[in-house]
Parts: sequence; C-alpha cells; structure tokens
Amino acid sequence: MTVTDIVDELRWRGLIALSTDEDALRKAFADGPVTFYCGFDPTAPSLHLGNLVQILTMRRIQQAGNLPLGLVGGATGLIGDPKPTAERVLNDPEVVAGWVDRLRGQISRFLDFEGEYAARMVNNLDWTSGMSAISLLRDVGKYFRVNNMIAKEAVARRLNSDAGISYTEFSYQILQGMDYLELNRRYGCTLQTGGSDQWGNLTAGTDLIRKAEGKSVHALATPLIVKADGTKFGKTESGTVWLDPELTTPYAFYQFWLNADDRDVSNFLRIFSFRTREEIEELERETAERPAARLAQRALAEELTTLVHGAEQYERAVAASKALFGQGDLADLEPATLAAALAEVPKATVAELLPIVDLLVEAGLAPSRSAARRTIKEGGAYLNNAKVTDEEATPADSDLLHGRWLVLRRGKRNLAAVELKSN
RNA sequence: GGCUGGUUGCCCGAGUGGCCAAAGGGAGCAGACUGUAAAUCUGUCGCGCAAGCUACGCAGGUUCGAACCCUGCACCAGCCA
Repeated sequence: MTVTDIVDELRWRGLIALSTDEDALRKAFADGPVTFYCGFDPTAPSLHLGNLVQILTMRRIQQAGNLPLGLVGGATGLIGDPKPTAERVLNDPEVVAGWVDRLRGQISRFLDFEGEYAARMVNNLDWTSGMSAISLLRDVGKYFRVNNMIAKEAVARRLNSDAGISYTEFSYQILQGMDYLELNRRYGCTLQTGGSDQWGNLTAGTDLIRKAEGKSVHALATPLIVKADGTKFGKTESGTVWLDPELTTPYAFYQFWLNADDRDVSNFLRIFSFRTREEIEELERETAERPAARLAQRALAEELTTLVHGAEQYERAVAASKALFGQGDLADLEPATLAAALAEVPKATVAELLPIVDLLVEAGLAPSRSAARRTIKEGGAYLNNAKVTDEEATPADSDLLHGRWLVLRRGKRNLAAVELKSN
C-alpha cells in the first residue's frame, strides 16, 4: 500500500462517514507521515467490537505510514460523554484508573510500537489533572461559544429531552477539544479519528486549534455500523461482545463472526479485514454464488479471532466448534479434545445426576424448570446430540462421556456442559 | 408550590368489579425448511409435575369477589405560579 491511497482505501471500505476537508487531508497524507490520534474512554473494564472499528482504522492508517497516538481517557472517563438518552452515572476514580490500565493494554496490541512509525500511548489525565478551574475558564473557555456548544447534536438532543444535561457532561466537548490541542502542541498531531457519533467532539478540537493556534487540522469519522436485521452491531443474545477473553471467550468471539448474516458479511469484511481489496472482492463473489459454504464468514472469523486472541485460541475455537457441532458421536472424541471443547461453553457442575429439566436450568440453557419442560416438549432439547423426548428423563451413568461429562444443547446452537463431580 | 393526566407482563399497548395469568403487536424461545445465515410458516412465551402460588407503581381499605372502586404515598408527563 502506498502512502497516498489511504483515503481511497478507507473510502472503499466504507470507513469514512464524515470528514473535514478531504482534499486537504489527502494532501497531508501525501506530504509525509501524519501524526493522528483516536481516544477511548474507560467506561467499562474492556473495549468491545464497536471500539474495534476505531482501533483497526488506526492500525490501517499506521500501516499506511503514519504515526498513531492511542489516547485513553483517564480524564474524560471521569466526566462522561453525553449519551443521547440519559445522564451517565459517575464512576469512582479508582475504578476508572483500573480500566485505563486495561484499555491501554488492549489498544496496544493492535498498534506497532517499533520502527519508523512507532505508536505512542497517552492519557488525557496527564494534562488535565493539574489544571486549575481558573485556567480552564480563562485559557480554554474563552475559545468556546456556548451557542456552538448547545448546537452540537449530542447536547441539543439532551437539552430537548426530559433528561436534560448536567454542566458536567455539557463540558465534555471542552475536554476532548483540549486533548486535540494538547496533542497538536506536544506531538504535532493533525488528525483525529473517531465514530460518527463523536463528530461534535472531533470538531470541537479542530475549532479550538484553529482559534488557539491558527492552524487547520483534520478530523475523520467512521460510520455507525448497521446490520441488515436492524439490531445493534456487536451484541449477541448474551450481550456485548468484548475484546477481553475473560468477558467474551475466544470461542464466543469466533462464533459471533461465523454466525454473521449473509447480508452483512461483505460490509464486515471491508470494515474489519486486512485482506486486500482483490481478496475481499473474491470472497464477496464466492459468497454470492455459494452462500451455504459461508466462506466469507469463516474467513472473517479466522482473521479476527487470530488478530484479537491469537492463533492458538483460534485453533481451539475451531476445534471446539467442530467437536460440538460435528455429526460424529461425542463419545468417540478424545477426552482431551472433549474437555477443551467443553471449556469454551457455559458449564455447570453437579454432585449427582439430576433430571434433564434441572440440568437445563443449572447449565443456564433455560431460565426456569417450566421453560425447560417446554423446550423438551417442543423437541428442542438435546443430550449428547440426541433429542430428549421424555420430560421426566434423568441421564444415566451410561450417558456420561468419559465418566463425567454431559453435553446439553437447546435449539441448534446453544450448548452447555455439565460436569459430574462426585466426592 | 398548585392543577390535570398517567404508572399493566422484556417493550408497546387493550382492559374500568367476577368470563383476567390479563386482548393485540413487537422482541425472545422452539420446530419445520436450511447453511451454526436470512426469509417464511407453525407452536410457545409468570412460577409450579400438579393442586395451586405470585403478579397489573407502593401501602392500606371497601366487597362474597379488585388490574378495575376508595384513601394515602412514590414516581413520570403536561399546564399554571
């Protein structure tokens, strides 16, 4: 990839929803390495798939020969970016500090800290914690016009809502604007990227730099990812897909991509994959011809699971998926293979063999015993891949795989393991 | 602070004394069809094997009987100050 085509590349991938002067940005890229930044606020112990779009966009821009600054919002995380619907609950400073450390580690994995275009991690608490209220109001506040501030969509929506907005959250754009100014002064940063919902905050920074420094800098916003079925991207039935393997297992992460809707998979490839345009177009063509083969889903699942969790975890996820969804008899699996596969799915430990109804509840596959019975009645419950027909059934010792495991399934793809622990 | 209207199951929403575990829609779940996809169709959708229990903002009351009537409280919205 040459230095000059990164804007075209991002466009083709559908990663540019909004930008400041695009021609000027092209020229900046052409003229040499651009120092750019993208910020992540610590609002949870881990980043999620939505954040991954931003991280990977940074990675692309770095690979095109530019210098990334990964910003973790140690300060902005204490204030809270205004959500459209309601005021945020403030988190304790110690909690936020802990999350800052975790996010820094997560982001770092996707950037290159060596060589000519080495990345750097920064924390906006570094330049705000020592700042006085007077300095904030005199040195920075003078550059912000309230008329403009209340016109920003995030603020305007809240002003027009019953929830209203606190002065705390109203001030958020000032802090984010200051970040850009500070990074411009310290490192010559001239581009900020972010999600399109951040557009107001991105322009707060470009406006501030224009006024304070007399310089024109750039901002680039990626679009909100929309799925064909209208549901929010990055969520499954069990909730948000996190990048932290403790919060979302690599197996679940792999399954998320494997289960992508045919209609979405092309967009996902463009947004998330680092394959070349030719490779992606080939995959799109093959998927259109033979959707049943799900080549694109497999390719996506492989690439992203490997990128986020490593090759070893990817292999495990594949092996587990094959074992659990395979046609073969589960009893034929090697104990090690079975144990590894079952480690990827929810597990319940029991001291004795309970009726299937209870096991379904214990394993989290049914919310209540009534629901579990219903599932059996409907023919949706499986024990070791065999349909359960008797509501009152209790597994026998002979059903135990390798003397201690049972594999329960509800519907086509909800699996759980039950381990018998006899004392 | 005052007045008015409202608060029903995951969400929306009907229900104004027994026929209400509560219409209808959406979401969810399962089945059929498939490809661990989508669409479609079918079933299901408080807890309980059942008897029954718990539920219509909260607490009391009236009544043989209350989601429905009365009282108080809380919260939400609109209008007025």
